[in-house]
Amino acid sequence: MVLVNLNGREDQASSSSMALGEVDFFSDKTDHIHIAVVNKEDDSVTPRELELNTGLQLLTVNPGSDQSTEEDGISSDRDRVEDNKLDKNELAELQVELQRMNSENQKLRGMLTQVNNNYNALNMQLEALMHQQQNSSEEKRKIGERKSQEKKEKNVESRVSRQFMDLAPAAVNETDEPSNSSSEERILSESPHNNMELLSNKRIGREESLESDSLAPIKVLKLNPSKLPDQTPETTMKKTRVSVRARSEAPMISDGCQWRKYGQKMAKGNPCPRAYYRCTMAVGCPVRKHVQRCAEDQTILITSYEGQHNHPLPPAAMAMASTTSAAANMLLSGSTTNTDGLMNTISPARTILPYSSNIATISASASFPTVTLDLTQPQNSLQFHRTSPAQFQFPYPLPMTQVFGSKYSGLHVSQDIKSTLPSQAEHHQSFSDTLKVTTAAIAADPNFTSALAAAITSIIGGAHPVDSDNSANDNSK
DNA sequence: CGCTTTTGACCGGCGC
DNA sequence: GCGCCGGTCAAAAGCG
Repeated sequence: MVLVNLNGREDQASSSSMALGEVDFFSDKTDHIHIAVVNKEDDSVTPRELELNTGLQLLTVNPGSDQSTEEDGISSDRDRVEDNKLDKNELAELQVELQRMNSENQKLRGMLTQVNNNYNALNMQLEALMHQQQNSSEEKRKIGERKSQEKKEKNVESRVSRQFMDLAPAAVNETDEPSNSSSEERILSESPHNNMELLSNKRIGREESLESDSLAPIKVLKLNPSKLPDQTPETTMKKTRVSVRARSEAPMISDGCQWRKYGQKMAKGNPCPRAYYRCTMAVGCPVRKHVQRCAEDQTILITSYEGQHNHPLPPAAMAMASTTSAAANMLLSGSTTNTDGLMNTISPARTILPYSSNIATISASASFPTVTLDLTQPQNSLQFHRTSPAQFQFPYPLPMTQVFGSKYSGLHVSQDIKSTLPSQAEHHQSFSDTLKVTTAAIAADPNFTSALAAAITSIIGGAHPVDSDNSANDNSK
């Protein structure tokens, strides 16, 4: 049902669904009146709406309409009492039904929002792929040029980082310059790719199985039946990661999910071990993450996410899931878009969103495209930078971040603080702050503005069923 | 006792 | 083909 309305407006879906409900309970004459009332409802049941329904009910009970008053006067007292009882009963029933339909309306709206998000994301992927095909030859040439540029830049970076390391003994251990940049890039690129799926999973519970690993790719394939076999969405999705860099003394940042450590390894070029975790909030959840401290600055914690949750997420987890999801979406769109397209879409951001807040790095290596959300930087300009095929920088705006963070992460922070030690609360606070900025930055990506804006709107709106559930969870906690 | 963490072994991908 | 490396597995140990 929801999929049918995928391209429609929320209002249409809401009114149509409600209209269907009305048909079951009212006669022909009252139907359109009820629909009109329902259209006004939108978000909540107001006393005025109840009054309207009461009148309608009376009409239903007494089809004679205008004559009903006269008939009441003529009828016996017993009939009048019975009528009143009936009215009250039906009124109560209607109120209950109205509430039920209202909640259903909200659920449907949330589902629709989620579906729209997915649809927009897939649409962008499709467009990107088509565009990529058209300009593949040109892109190859540009990639070659970029690689040469990157080499030059890496040489410069190596010199700079060596100087930095000389100045910062604490960050030692890694003395090899070239490996510095390359290793960091590798580390940064270890993150989650499910974000998009995380968002979808959560809200679209009804797409259910769609959210399992194989589904997203399947959907894309359906949309792109003629796509290249060697660059299938499945491949892209599996390889895409999102990593978050944040300053934290704690061994692991709290992202709202439950994790079980299943391995630890020493990564080359980093004195600190890398810990591997899998999500244990639900049996069989494929989401994994690994945590490692930055070799250059061990106060920086690099957390990488991979996979998609197959279960509902708590609010705190939702924040991270939304962030990483948006980042992954952005990466996917960027990775499937040729350089020109990417640049074109980015340019508007610079003009429309002149503010900058943080740094996000897109590391689109051949096999592991990743988005790195750098939450360690002060209020710098946000840089998006593609290490392999393309490289670009542009500022990102704060507004979206602030809007998103104001309500959402506020909730997240307070919740975490309640449930954690004071010292840990500090970390959560900083993490939440950085999360705000990151989310805002991601939202600024023109490629995903519409999809993410819808997601953020649904989150901030608080009318979403998932949000309601989350609120309940907050209280329970 | 059950769950989590630790840790060495194993496997697959990738580069030389 | 071989070795390196990242990632995962699974038995053992630890912990409440």
